[in-house]
Amino acid sequence: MVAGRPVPFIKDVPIPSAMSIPLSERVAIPELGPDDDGREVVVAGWIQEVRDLGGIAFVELRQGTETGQIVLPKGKVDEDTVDTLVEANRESVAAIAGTVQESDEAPGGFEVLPDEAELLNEAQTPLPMGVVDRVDTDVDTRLENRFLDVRKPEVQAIFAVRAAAVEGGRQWLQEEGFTEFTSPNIIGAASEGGTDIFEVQYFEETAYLSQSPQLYKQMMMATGLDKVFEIAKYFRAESHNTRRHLNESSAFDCEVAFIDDEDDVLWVLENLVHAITSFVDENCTEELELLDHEVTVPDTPFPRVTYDEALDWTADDVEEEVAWGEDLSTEAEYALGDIMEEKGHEYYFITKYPDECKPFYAQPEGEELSRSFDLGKSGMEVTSGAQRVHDPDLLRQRIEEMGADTEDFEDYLKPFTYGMPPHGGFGLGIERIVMEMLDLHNIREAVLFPRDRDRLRP
RNA sequence: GCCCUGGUAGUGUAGUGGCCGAUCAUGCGGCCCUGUCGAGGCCGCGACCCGGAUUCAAAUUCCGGCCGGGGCGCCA
Repeated sequence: MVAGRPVPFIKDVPIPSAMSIPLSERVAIPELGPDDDGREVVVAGWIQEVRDLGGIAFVELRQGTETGQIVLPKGKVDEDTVDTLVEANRESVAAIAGTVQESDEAPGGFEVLPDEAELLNEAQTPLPMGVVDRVDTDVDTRLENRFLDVRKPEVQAIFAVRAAAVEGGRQWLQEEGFTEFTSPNIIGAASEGGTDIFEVQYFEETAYLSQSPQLYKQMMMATGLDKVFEIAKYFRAESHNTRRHLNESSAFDCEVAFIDDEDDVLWVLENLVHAITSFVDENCTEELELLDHEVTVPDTPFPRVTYDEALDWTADDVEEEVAWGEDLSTEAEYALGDIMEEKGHEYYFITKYPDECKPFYAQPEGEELSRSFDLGKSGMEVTSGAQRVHDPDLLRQRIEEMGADTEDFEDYLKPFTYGMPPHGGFGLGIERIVMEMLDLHNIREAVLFPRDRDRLRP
C-alpha cells in the first residue's frame, strides 16, 4: 500500500465484524414493557451493576437515563453467557440478544432472559469515579472524568435542559423574525475595552479571541438585517475564581434596529426569557423530575427597577454602600435579588445606569445616565444590554474620552458613517440562566467542559 | 489583580505533635447464597500532593512549589 493513500472502498466486501449480535436491531429499554412478553430483542448498553445471588444473577443494563434488568438463572442460561455478564467490570458495554419476560418481581414489570451476550468494550478497573456509587464526587473529579459523570441521569438532565433552553430561545427569536448569524471569534484588534482578552498567534500577527460579538452585531444593524442574533462564545481572560464565572462562556447575543429607546430591547429580552423558561418547563418534565426542581415561568413584563431605586432600596442591607456612579456591588446585587424575591419577582430589570459605569457604545441619556440595563435573576446578573450610540461623532468622542485611539476602531466606525439606524441589544448568558433555572451551585455544572482559571482540559 | 481556604486508599471522608504499622463509608478481590432492585453475610486489598525546615518525635507546625475550592474586584 502506498503511504498516505486512503484504502479504497471495495464494494460487496463487508467490513469484518466481531459482532454476532446485530446492534442495528437494538431496542430502547424505555420502549419495552410487560406487554412485550415473549418478544425476541437485542438490548445493549452499560453494565451498571451486577447482583450475583448464587443460583441466579441480575444485571442492571443502562441505556441513557434508563435501566433494564437482565435475568440470569444459572443452569437455564448458557454458562458462557452468564460468565460474560457476571464477570464484566461495571460500566463495560455489552450487547444481549434474548427474550422479554413479564415478571412481577422485576423493576418495570419485565426482564430480559438472554440467549447470547457479548462484551463490546470492557471497562478497566478501578473506575476514576463511580457512576452509581453511594458516595458523592467532587465537582473537580467529575469534570476530570466528564464522560463518566454524564452517564449519571441527573447530569444528563442538566444538558438536556440546556439544549432545550437554547432550542426554545432560538425558536422564539426565529418566529420574531431574527436572523441568526455568526461572527468571528478570532479578531484583529482588542477593540471593545474593559475586560482582558486572550492573545493568539495568527500567522505573523497577534490576534485576539473575541470577548463578545458586540461590534459585529452592531455592524449588522447597518445592513437591513434589522434583527439579528448569535449563539455566541465569549472569551475573557479575567483570572477570577468564583462559582459564577467562566473564561469561555456562551450567550444569546441579540441586536435590534429602529428602536425608540432601550425599552424596545427590554421587550425582546423579557419575552425571550419567557420563551426559554416555558419551553424548558413544557419539554423537560422528566429531566426536571430527575433534578427534583421546578422551573418558574415568569410573567411579562418584568419589573423595571432604576439604578437609583436599586441603590436606595438596598442601602440599609449592605455593609459597604455603593457610591453613585459605581456599578452595583455583588452584595448589593444579592440584596436586590432578595428584595425582588419578596415582591414575588425572580426576574427584574435594573435600568438607567450611570453613564460612567457603562461602555462607550452605550447611549447616554441626559447628563449622567445611560440607556443601559441589566437583567437580574435572584441576585445574579444574567444579561446586560443597552441602546447603543449610533451617531458617529458622539461615538468618536466617547472612544477618545475612554483614552483609546479612534484609529483602532475604524473598521467598527465605518458603518456608522454610511447610514446607521438607532439600535440596541443585549447578551444573555446561557450558563448563567441554566444555572439559575436549575439552581446549580457552580456554573461549571452548566457547561460540559468548562474553561476556568486553572482548567484547560479535558 | 487582591484576600480566604483546602490537598489522607479508585471515590468521599475522620484524624490539629507521640494513643496512627491512620477512621468510616463506598469501591475492588475472594468465598457463601435461586428473586435481587442502596441485596445480604464472611474474609481480604488499598492512602497521608511534592521538596525543604523545626522537633527526641510530623498526616498534624513552618517555608517554597504544584493542584483544588471560594470571596472581592470585574463581568454573562
